Amino acid sequence: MSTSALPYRPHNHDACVAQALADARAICQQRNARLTPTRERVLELIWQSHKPLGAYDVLAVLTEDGHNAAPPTVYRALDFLQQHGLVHRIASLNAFVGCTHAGKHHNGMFLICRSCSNVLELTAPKVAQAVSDAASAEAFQPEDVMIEVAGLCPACRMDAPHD
Amino acid sequence: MSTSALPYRPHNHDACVAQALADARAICQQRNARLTPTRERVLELIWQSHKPLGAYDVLAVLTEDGHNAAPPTVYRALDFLQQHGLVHRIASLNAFVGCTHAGKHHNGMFLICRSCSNVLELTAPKVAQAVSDAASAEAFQPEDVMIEVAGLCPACRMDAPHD
DNA sequence: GAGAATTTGCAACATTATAACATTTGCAAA
DNA sequence: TTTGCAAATGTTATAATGTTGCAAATTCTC
Repeated sequence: MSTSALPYRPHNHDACVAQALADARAICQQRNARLTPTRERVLELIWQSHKPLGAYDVLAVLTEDGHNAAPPTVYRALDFLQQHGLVHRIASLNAFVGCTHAGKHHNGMFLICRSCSNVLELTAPKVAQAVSDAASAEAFQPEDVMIEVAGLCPACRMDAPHD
Repeated sequence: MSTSALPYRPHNHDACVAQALADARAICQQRNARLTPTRERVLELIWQSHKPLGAYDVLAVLTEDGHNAAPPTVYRALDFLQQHGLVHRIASLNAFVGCTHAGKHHNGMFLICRSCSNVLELTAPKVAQAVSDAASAEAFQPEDVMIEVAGLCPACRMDAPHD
């Protein structure tokens, strides 16, 4: 159960999606959580690229599908997927990406390219430790850490005019 | 030009606000930016506590003031204040807090208490360094770093039933 | 199969944010 | 002084995002 995500390089994205869906099925089965058709479809849509997708973008596709969907349909599916660590919400974009470390309860760090919109999720132990230390120094008890870094990904850096 | 912010302890908050406004005036003068009455009033409102305030909360108070304000009035003022580093937007709350390190171009780290809503802004060099290193390792060029930590502040930790 | 719990459908609504364009204000050059 | 420009504000409308509440359907458990 592992997904190797290389959004910044060409990769076989179909395999990427297939893996994510397979992982999701396994995780849900293991937890007795029901990955219903709607939920699975939403997960698949979120995974269609490494660019975050808005709830209403998802909704639009479901509607195209012929699914008689309303906003709560989508938000409920997204809530479910988030609860089970299958997708992350990117607060700075009001949008969602597939989780590349599914199954582990972890707070990722997101590198968000402002040019191509691709997002890379990292787990950076040193960052986590430093954040934890900083919080401790203030006697603050962290529960949820969200780190979003906007900038330029390697590919877009090359394309950019100059620094 | 320094504001010592101790939101988690009792402090003379009037002085806190006065200092923030004085700093803001100085910064704007130095930059030839116009801290107009509306902008100053919005800044004052944001500073009325260390709890983030939503744009529509600000709007409501302006309306009470007798100011004939509409959403763009508030959002423009907030944009201005953000551009000059006088307030920060907390993405996870869609709300704004006064910046306790005004004048310096920095990306703060925010400790947000889920119980009392107070926010403490820190500058944690080790965190910044670790984030920068992690980004570099992916050849990513960071431009804007957002770190929001939700949890329990010292005071609310004590009040809480138990761990 | 009956009853309970979860999930979905559906309508309405709430909140947050922006677009577009007219008007006013502050300031400086002619 | 007045003319002209850029910045700031007013105004209306609308877009984008997210939620509530309840009824119907489905699935699970016994």
